[in-house]
Amino acid sequence: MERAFFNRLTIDVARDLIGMRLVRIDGDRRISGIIIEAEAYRGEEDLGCHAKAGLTPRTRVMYGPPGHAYIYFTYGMHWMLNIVTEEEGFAAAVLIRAIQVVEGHDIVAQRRNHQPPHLWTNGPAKLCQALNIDGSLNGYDICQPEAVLFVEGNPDNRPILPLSVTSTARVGLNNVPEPWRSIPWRFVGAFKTQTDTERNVGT
DNA sequence: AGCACGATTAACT
DNA sequence: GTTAATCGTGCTC
Repeated sequence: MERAFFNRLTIDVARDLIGMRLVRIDGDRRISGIIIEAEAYRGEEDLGCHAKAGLTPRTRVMYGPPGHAYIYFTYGMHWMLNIVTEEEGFAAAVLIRAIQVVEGHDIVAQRRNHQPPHLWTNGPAKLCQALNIDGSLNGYDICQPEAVLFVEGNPDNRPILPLSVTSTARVGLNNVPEPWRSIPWRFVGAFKTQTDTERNVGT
């Protein structure tokens, strides 16, 4: 996706990412998956967003130009992938929470310790482990030519259209005050069965 | 300098 | 349903 796609209202970007493909070039291997869950985090006023602390070393990337990866470390062991949105100077990003793997099943199974496929990438830290994404990619420009991490449309340059996209409160914000705790900025896509999705996506 | 907690996960009972 | 793992970050003293 070009940078203009991310230089829009974060809520719209989060919703529109559902059905698009997240791609990781890991050495000579290509790993990808359809984005099925994402959350919007928007501005210093959003008390669920890290930018509530203002401009710090950690939040610096979120204040930068759209289309870069904001990757942070939490719980002493997990990496999380976000994509920076909106104009430079305004801190906002979309957290990628779940994908459905369509390329690189073998290496994903390996990286996810041979767990069953439905547990491979159904969480923000899980998909980072599956796609070999960590802090070394923080600030990475996912809109650059020859990027090793990027978002693309599917074969007809459109998202795999979800049967529906539902919005709910964001996950894991139990200590965040209202209205931010309940604001419906989490988007989850419902798709056809895995087999149908894979047939539609092609290889 | 010290501390509480986290946009989570996996392994328990 | 409950809890340990494990450490960077931001806040308080």
